[in-house]
Amino acid sequence: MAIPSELLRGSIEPILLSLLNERAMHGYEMIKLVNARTSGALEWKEGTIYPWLHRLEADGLITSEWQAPVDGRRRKVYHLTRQGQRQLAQRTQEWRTFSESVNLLLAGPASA
Amino acid sequence: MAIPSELLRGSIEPILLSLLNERAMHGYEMIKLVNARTSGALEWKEGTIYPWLHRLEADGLITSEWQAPVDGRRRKVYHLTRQGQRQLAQRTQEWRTFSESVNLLLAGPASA
DNA sequence: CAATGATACATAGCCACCCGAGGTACCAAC
DNA sequence: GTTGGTACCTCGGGTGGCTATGTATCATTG
Repeated sequence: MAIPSELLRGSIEPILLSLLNERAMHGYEMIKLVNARTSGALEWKEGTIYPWLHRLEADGLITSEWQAPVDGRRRKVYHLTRQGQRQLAQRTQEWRTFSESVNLLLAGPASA
Repeated sequence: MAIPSELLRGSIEPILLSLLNERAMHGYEMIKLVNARTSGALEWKEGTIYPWLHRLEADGLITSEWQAPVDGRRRKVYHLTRQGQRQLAQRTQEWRTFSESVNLLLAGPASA
């Protein structure tokens, strides 16, 4: 099932931060990882993620460094900053509040 | 806590359809109801919802009729169509798939 | 060895859409 | 008579996801 792109908005940032909270990664790796872990439900596009990574770096939430080319492939590896960790906590909480609200509304008046 | 507006995207349509699946309502009523049920977590704006209702009506998912004015207040009451019910089922399933995917990713590799 | 496809980065432009601001109209309260 | 609630509506700006395109390297396949 394809998820409407509108739903993706707002979820990208916390997911990116969460992945980098696990360990340092490069962009393409995150795209493939999200795709794999969700069995293709979330199909991230390069044109979406790379600008996001640049934005997060500009905001000081992540840092990057070019890795020495492996097999002729250059990779930019991203790390989560302390500020990024704080942001992750906040975004995660926002996501919980949001998703619980939507679940409540979709469940109907019985739960309200 | 204010939910970033980006998160709202994609959730509005299933919520509108779900509310109208409960019972017929008018637009302003839905705005206040969502606000109340989520304790203000989802703060719907008129500039967002009215265009959505017009879109859904144009797509045949809902119908509308002007109610006889009560206390000088005119209300446009919306009903869910059969097509709207089908759309609601699909959008709800999409939401579940999406939210479970995000939860999985935010939980980290232990669940993957 | 040419073409395809995966890896890995990047950006420009299109288009969808949320929201602030503004507008109309009626009523109650102070 | 001004404020604030109800109840509808629309325009314009800004944000941002996605398609398309580009560069470069490597493995695979015909």
